[in-house]
Amino acid sequence: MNKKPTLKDIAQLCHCSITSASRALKNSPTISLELRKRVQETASRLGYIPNSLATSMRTGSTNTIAAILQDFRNPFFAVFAKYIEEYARDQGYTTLIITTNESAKKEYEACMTALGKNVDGLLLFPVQKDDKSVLLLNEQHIPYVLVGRCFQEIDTNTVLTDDEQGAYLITKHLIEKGATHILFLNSYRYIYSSRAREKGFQRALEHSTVMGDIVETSMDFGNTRNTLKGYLKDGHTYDAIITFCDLMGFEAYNTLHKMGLSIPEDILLASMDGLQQDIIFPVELTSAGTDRKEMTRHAIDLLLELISHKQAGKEKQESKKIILPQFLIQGETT
Amino acid sequence: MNKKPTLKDIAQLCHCSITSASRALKNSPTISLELRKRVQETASRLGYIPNSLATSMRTGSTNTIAAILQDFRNPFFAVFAKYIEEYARDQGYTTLIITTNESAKKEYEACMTALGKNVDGLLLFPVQKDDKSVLLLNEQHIPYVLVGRCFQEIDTNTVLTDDEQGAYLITKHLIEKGATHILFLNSYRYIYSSRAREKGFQRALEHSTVMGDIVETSMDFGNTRNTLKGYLKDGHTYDAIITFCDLMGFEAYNTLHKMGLSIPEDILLASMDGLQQDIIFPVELTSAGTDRKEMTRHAIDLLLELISHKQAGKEKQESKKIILPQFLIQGETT
DNA sequence: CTGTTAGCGCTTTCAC
DNA sequence: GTGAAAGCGCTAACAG
Repeated sequence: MNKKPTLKDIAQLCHCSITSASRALKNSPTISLELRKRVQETASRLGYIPNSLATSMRTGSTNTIAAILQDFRNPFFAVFAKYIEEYARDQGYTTLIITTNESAKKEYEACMTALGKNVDGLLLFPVQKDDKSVLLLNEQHIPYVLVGRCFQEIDTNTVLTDDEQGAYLITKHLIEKGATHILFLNSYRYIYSSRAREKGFQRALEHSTVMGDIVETSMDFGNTRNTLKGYLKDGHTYDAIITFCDLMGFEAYNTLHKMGLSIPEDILLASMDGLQQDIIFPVELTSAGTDRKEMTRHAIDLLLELISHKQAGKEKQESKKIILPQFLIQGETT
Repeated sequence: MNKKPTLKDIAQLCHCSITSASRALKNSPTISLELRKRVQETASRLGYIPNSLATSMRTGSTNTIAAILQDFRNPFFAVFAKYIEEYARDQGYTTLIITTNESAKKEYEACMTALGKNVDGLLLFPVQKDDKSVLLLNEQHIPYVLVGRCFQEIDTNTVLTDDEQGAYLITKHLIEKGATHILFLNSYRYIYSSRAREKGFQRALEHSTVMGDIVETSMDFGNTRNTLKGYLKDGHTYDAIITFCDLMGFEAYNTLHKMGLSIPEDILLASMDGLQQDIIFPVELTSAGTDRKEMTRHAIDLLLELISHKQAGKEKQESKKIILPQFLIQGETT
C-alpha cells in the first residue's frame, strides 16, 4: 500500500462510518469505548496521519501563522525566527517562515503565499521599501502584527523596541568613554528604525562638543566593510564608530582589526541589537538591545488575540502599539 | 465584504461557470479572450487569491517541501535555511521550515506536522538521538533527503560533506603550524559527523609525535566555554584547540581571549564549517568547510528528482549518497 | 468555447 | 451510539 491512509480506509476496516471513525479518533464520548479502541488501534496500525489540509478546508482555520522576515544570515532575524517558531508551537501553531532578503517584491510574494495558504495571521518584519504588502494585508482583512519597524502614516498593530532610546544610550556611552568624533554607520533611511536611531544619536550629541557624522550603508555582505574603509582613509579624526546593528558591527570590528587598529584602545566601537544575549560570538560588542524572547511573546500574544477576535466574528478593534525598552550591554569594544 | 473571495464569487459576477472562471484565470486558450479578460479583471478587482489548500486537495501536490533543522542560533543552520528557502522558491516550491533544537521528540513532531500538511517531500538534518523520524518517513513513503548527517545502518538518500577529510585537513594544518598537543572539542558521538571528524583527527595524528585529546561537549549556549575552562586549568600543555563547528569555535575564541591568551600566538584555534563564506564575523576563524549553496542545490535537486519520480508513479529507486569535498579556509586564528 | 458533475479528506448538522 | 448527506474551494473528465 503506497497511498496515505484516510478516514475512509479506517472506517472500512472497522466496519463503521467515516463520521464515527472521525469521532472515535477524537475520543468523543458519543462513541462506544469498544469502537473507539478499535478505530484508534487501526489508525495507529495503518500509520494514519490526519490530512490537515482537509481539516483546514472544513474548519476554516489552519492553526498556522506566517513569519516574514529579512535574511537569516543576520543572526538578529535568525534568532527571532527561532523564538517565534518555538513560542508559536507552544501555543499550538505552526509557523510558516518566509524570508524577503530586504526585497519589496519578495515581501509581497511572501504575503501572497501566506494568504494563499490561508494562514490565520502573520508577523511581518517589513522591508519598508514600499507599503504594498501592508495595504494588501489590510485589504484581505487578515490579522497581522508588524515587528521591529513601522509605518508612520499607516495605523497598524505593532511591536517595536525603543530604537531612539537605544541609539541615545549607546551614543552617551561613547561620549562618556571619551569619544570626540563619532561615525554612525546607519542603514537605509526608509527603514523606520534607522530614522529613529538617527534621532537618538543626534539627541545624545546635542549640547556637547562631540562631533557626529552619519553615513547610509547596508547590512549586505561586505558593504559595511567597504564603506568603513572609505571613511577611514588617512587624515580622518574618528575615534568611535556606531553601527546600525550587530551584524554591521561584526564587519566593522573585522575591518578595523585588519587595519591594525586596537579596539577599544585606538577606536571605540558600539552597535545595536545586543545579540550576545542569544549567541556567544568571538568578540562581545558593546551594544544596545532588547530581550527578543520577550518581544516575540508580545508579538505573538497580540497576534493570537487578533486572530481569536476575528474568529469570534467581532469587528476590528483599535490598533495597539507596543514599544519595549532598550538597554545597554557593555562589551569589550568600548 | 469580509470574506475571502472565491472562484464562485467571480463566476457569479461574470455570469459564467466556476470552471470557466478557473480556466480563464489560467489563461486557458479554450476560453474566449473576452471572458478571460472579464474574469481576470474581476479577480483582481476583488483581490482574489487562489486558495492553495483547495488546489492541493484536488491535485494531490502542495508544491511545498519541509526543511527540518536544528537551531537558528547556530548560523550554520540559519544560513542553510536561507539557501534552502531561496533555491526551493526558485524551483517553484514553498519551504516549511521547522526547527528541532536537537530534540528527537521535536524532530518526530516536525515530521508529523510536515506529513499532515502533505508536503511533497522533505530535507531532514537529523538529530540522530534515535531513528524514529527516519523510520516514520520510510513508512509513509514520502520522498526525503538527509542532509549533513546520516545513519550507517539505514539506507537513505543523503547529501553530506566529507567530514573526515575536513577534520584531517584542519589537524594537519595545526601540526604544520607547530601544534604539539591538541584538544578537540567535539560534539556528541551519536552524531555521524562527530564520529567522522574524530576519525579524520586521529588519522592526521597517526605517525606523528603530536598528542591529541578528544572531549565531548555540545553546541548549547555556554557549554563549550565551560568545558574549555575546565580543561585549561593550570598545568595543561595544550597549544592548539579544534572545535566541532564554528559556533563552538566562537565560544572557544571568546573564552581564550577572556583568559588573556593571544590567538594564534599563545594558542592555535581552528574549527569546522567555514561560515566566513556566508557571514563576516568579528574574527575569522581558520576553518574547514564546504560551499553551502552548492550543497543546498544538490540536496534540493535530488529531492525534487525523488518527488517527480514518485509523482510519475514510478517505483522507488536506489538511494543516492552525495558527498561534497571540504576545503581549508585560512583565518586569523592559526 | 462553455458548463455539469464528481470528488480530494475532513467535519458538522441532522436524523434515526 | 451511529450514520447519511452536505459542503469547504478547487480542478479534471466528460459532454455538448
